[in-house]
Amino acid sequence: MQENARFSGKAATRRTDIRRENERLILTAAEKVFAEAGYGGATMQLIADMAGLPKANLHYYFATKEDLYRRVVQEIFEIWLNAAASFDAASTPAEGIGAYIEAKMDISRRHPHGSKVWAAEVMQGAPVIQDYLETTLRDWTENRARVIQGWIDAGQMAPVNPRHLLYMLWAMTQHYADFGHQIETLNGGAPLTDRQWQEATESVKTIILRGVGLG
Amino acid sequence: MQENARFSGKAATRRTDIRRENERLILTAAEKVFAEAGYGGATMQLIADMAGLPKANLHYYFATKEDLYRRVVQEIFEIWLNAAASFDAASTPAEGIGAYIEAKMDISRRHPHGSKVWAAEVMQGAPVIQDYLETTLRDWTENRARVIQGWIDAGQMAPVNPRHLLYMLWAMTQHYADFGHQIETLNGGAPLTDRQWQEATESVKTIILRGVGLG
DNA sequence: GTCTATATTTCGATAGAC
DNA sequence: GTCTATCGAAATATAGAC
Repeated sequence: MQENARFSGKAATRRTDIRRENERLILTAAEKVFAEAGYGGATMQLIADMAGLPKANLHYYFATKEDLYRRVVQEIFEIWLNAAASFDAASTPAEGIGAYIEAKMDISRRHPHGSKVWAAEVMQGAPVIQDYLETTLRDWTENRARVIQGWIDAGQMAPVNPRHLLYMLWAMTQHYADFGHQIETLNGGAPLTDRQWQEATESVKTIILRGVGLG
Repeated sequence: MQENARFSGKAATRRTDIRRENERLILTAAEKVFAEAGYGGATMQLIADMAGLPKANLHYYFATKEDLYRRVVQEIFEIWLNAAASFDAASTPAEGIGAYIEAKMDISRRHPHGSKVWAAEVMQGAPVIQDYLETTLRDWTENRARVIQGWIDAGQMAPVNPRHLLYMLWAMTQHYADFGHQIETLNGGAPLTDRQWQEATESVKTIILRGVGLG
């Protein structure tokens, strides 16, 4: 039976599906627990309970707590990298920066846990993903800084330091995820509504675009 | 001898000094360890080693790990509240917002550990300082939002949502502390120099002030 | 006030039956 | 692939001599 399964496309697919589904279940739970408790405060037991699986199963799919954590951090990083498309596809600085703000704000709303895990990882000195900072993120940043500098040189926007502009964009958009609890408290204890998220996005866009001479 | 010390002003002072000095030693070490490892990742042993004291002494001065942590969070919060003076003392919006940015950027540089501890606390849902958010911070925010709205109503600056402007100011200034490691990595692995901190502050001021119609 | 030794709990990880 | 039982390490906190 097991031998047959090895050569059965259907069984192999089912086995693969189980693995993928359980990994997804665990990763989703882990993202939430790591965000809410930090790496040190998170326990495999908590993650297992939230995923609805015995703790031992987590170790079956992810050898160690750190392996599981690394996967969670990688996922949010890739999501952010993909948001660069909004930036690159633009023909004008107003369009590019505006679309990037919208994309990043949308990610903050849809993936607040991942954003927090990344923030905590960086705040602690990026012990696990330092290599990403030095390779992928560094390249990404230099390329976009060059694009912005090109816009400035062409007289399409005010002369600002491209790197600091990028830092400001990251800071503001991710703030709505990372400090979402504080914002919610200051909002009377209620999460931002659709309307309020739109207003937040518009506020950031308005101030930044006018701030770089595109208002 | 001990009985005499109780009634000796000099001995009482010395005893108080020892307490204050040791508490300061422990709080400084704790701020750093909590920032670099998170609450869950921090250990009393690590803090004790960094403070140069036996672990048991920490429990003599601070009953529990959480008590020690709470004190660390309170300190950065008070430092930020004091930065409001820059805001309130101003007679024009450009002066007030500009001075507030400078004050907050200066705090980010001088107290990066405290800023990170606060950020981690808020990201985890403010389990320890939720009451501060609901009382002191809420009052603080409403008062400053009213001041900003007053400037807008008087036609002294562009009409922007005062709350989102405050969030943006917090996000950008604290980003230089909380994501300092990322910025350092993107800076070629070197911490920002005096000159670069000044450039960062000017970038934030320039974009924000122009962004609210004060450029 | 200081410090060593230790009690108690809890965690990450694994063994082994099913 | 799943799950119970458990090991060994490490954590908070305290007891008690000095």
